[in-house]
Amino acid sequence: MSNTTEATPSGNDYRHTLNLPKTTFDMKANLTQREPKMLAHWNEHKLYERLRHEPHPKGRWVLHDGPPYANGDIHLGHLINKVLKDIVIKYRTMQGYDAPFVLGWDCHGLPIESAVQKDLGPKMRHLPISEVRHKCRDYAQKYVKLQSESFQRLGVFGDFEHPYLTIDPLYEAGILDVLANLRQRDLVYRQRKPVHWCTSDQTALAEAELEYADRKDLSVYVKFALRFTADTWPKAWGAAPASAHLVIWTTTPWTLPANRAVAINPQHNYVCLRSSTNRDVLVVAAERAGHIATLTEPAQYAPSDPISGAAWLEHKPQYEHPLDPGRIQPVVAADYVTLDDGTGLVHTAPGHGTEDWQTGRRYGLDVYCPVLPDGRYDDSVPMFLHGQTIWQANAVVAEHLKEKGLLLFSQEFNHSYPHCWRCRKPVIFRATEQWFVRASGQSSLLQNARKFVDSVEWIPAWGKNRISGMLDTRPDWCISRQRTWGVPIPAFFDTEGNILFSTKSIRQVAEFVRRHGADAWYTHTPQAILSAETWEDQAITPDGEVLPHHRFNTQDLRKGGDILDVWFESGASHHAVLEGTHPQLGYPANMYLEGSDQHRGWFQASLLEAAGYRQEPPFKQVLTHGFVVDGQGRKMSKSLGNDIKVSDALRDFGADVLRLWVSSIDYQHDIPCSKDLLTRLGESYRKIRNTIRYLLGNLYDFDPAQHACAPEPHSVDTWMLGELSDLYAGVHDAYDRYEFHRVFRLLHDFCNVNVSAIYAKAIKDRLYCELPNAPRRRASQTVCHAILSQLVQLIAPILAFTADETWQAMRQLPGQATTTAASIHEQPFLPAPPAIAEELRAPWQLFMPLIDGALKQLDTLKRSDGLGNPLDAEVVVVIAKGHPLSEQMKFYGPEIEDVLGVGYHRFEHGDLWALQIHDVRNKYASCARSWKRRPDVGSDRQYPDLSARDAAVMRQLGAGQP
RNA sequence: GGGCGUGUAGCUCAGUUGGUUAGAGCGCGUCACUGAUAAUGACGAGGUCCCAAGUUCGACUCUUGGCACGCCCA
Repeated sequence: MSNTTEATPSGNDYRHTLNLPKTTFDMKANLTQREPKMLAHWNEHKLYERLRHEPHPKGRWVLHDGPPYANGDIHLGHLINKVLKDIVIKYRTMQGYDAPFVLGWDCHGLPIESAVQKDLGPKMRHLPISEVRHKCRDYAQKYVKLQSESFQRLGVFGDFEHPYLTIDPLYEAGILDVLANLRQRDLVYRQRKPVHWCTSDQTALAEAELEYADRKDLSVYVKFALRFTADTWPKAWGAAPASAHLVIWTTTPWTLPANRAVAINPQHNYVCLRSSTNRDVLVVAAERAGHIATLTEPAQYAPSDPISGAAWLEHKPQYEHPLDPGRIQPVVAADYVTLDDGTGLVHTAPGHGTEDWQTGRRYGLDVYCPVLPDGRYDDSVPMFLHGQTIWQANAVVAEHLKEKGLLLFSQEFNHSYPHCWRCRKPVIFRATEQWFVRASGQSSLLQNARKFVDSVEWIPAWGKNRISGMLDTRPDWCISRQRTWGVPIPAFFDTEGNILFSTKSIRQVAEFVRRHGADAWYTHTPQAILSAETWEDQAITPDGEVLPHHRFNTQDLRKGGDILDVWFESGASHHAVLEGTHPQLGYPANMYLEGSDQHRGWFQASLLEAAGYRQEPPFKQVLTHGFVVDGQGRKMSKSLGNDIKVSDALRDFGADVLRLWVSSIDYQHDIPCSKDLLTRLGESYRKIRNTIRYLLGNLYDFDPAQHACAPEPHSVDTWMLGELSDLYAGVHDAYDRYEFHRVFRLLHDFCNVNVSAIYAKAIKDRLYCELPNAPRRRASQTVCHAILSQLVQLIAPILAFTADETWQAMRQLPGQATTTAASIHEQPFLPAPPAIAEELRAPWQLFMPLIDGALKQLDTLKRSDGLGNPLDAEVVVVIAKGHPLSEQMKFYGPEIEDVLGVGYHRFEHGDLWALQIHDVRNKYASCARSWKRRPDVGSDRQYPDLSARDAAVMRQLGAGQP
């Protein structure tokens, strides 16, 4: 008895005779700790630099980074954008391209200036501009550093040592180069335009500096005397009356002195209202007639037949200015005139409103703005308003109109009104001189831009539609700002108001800025900047005329105070960076990749600026992504309280899980994010990680050079290679189309289904129980190695850290440390795995559905018979009579047995293919080593508790055979 | 209000030129294994394909009109 025990060790004692997996690759990812170590490893080996110096058989491929604004921590939007870019960069790199990535930051502009202003408080007024600019620079640089660190933490590869900054003198000069080129082609001009203006701080304000608050204003219905003859009086309105008035409605009576037109909508109908009690006739929109009647006395007015605005305009109606008797002004068309409120006739003051100004431009109206910076009228207004502030004027104007009988109705009116965010006082619209780029209508620049749009590949394709629509309707581009923190518009003014702003002078300033930086504009005299006593050049007169030859005395010149729109700055990067600060990148870029809001922003600015002087667009492909929304599809915002902080997400999940999240979602639309979603992505990550771990664990004694062997053609290994070949093709195709969510899905499902649920399960027996050197085992290891080698590369652009961790672990395997590469990211993609012949794939296409059915039978047995372990069952393979595969079934039988994970298989013949599962706990004994129940258990005298295979293995192990 | 998009299981996504009973993975539930073990496997339950009309023998798919959400603009 004791002999028997020794000779036939029972139970777990055979455990030590098995080839169980071994690996140091932890199941637990611990990304928060592990990733920073990997970053240190990359830095130590100067990975980014190494990548630049390695051979690039496919040439250069440049993704040009759009500059985020250097303000605040990064948010999920930044994260998505940079990770998507990084996936592209890493993929292109592994494909064999030189794909350098130079990060950029937008460092000028209002938000920074405002933040500094807030910080400095009232004392800012007393600081010289250069001092304020210095603080702005510090502020920007602080956030460049902060954001740069965050991007690095995400695993982004790039030249973090040499980013491009819009405050780099070289960049600033590049901006002015572009401006000079546009000026050369006569695409820049100066004109008056209304801007938001704070009369208290006496400064222009940008949209971002406004706060909306309720305000009570006097709203007035004013009568403008219509000038007409019998010929110009529309017939639809009946006989021409003695007198008639247009009725307009406004909540800013103080703008009435600046009235230059009345706008109507050609689409709407207009009527005249005849009074029953006097001869007064009022003209209003038909739909507003009822409303107007209620303001006066209900029964007093009766409407005429309507006439369309378009038809009325054919009569060229005119009226007399209500505050400037004798001044005759036109009625004009404007499609923004609605019938929601008012009278359907809109008081138009081009000096005091954007739409009014646009209408004014169309009709050549005077941009008249009689309001001084402090909010008082100048002396061009009627005497009774001289020196009044506009806020006082509301009541005064109304009173005046009432006296003249031109005030139909007035009342207090509550509405939302913009206020200055700093002093909380209400703001006004006030026309000031502005610089523009001709980018609308028939301008050569716009026509060229339209051609560019056609020659660029827009991903997704509707981006083309979107930007085309925007170009079609865009106005000229106002590029000037009355602010401090930016690149100056290098215009000089002489004492007569003549302007020096020529290609030559701009280029001169560009050179000056290239040497000294834009800050020096504020600390040097025009004489020093132009480096000349006199300057002969083109001049723009105060009336906008051009004098071809004018002699400026530089001592008498004054520098203009305007700076450039920051969009103009970033829009110049194709020149300022690609051929300026980083000429190794070259023009044009292969790709721009930004959020879809940049159709209005950076894409358009870049396109327009390039279109002004080039024949080739700045990019070949434009890829856009959507915006982060929460689990319910609502936008993320702090105020809604549904925002997720990048730092929190990094701490809780690690960069690779966040990168996996970015890859998993179809970024063309909204990009949902929630803790819940990230948790689930963390689980997907673990699945991929564990699949890798299983593969690694089973390769601990496998040296490809010594042990690799081709799998049997009928084996599940061959099936697996077929799947791997499909995966390779599918994943590469998805990467090429930038469809990363398809990459994710393919890889994820491959790990989950093909490897984990099917292949890994099927090969356990041969890996664990066969002799270490058994061909059947080595073949599966060969396939495991092939899977792992491909998987680690295919996943590398996404799971940047984990792929490298895997690769480092692979190098610890026998015979694997053959490369000097520091990282998986340096390894070009392996060639595609060989395709598997169709005749070897076809049988598995027959078996797999049968296997599915057999698994259901196993489950049924489990429930009805209490069958626990599939190894306690056998499969009966029913071979269809006369089927060509019948001959080969002796090869497929053991494979089907293992794919099902059952203990034994045998064959029967029948009419149709089938797999039948039987509980064999009472039929065969269980092998104490492999746990398979088989008829041959006990057939070996030396090992009566083992199956024949295991007994043979034991004997050879005992004989010292590997 | 306008432009560009989107809407299919709890989630992320497939769904060919319109054609059987709309799919996958995850998650969830139940069970099994305990030699991938804080792992793994199996089975199962989940759908008014945003809504309403229309075209058609037949609509997730085409048309029109709504609704909701996102970006941009007014």
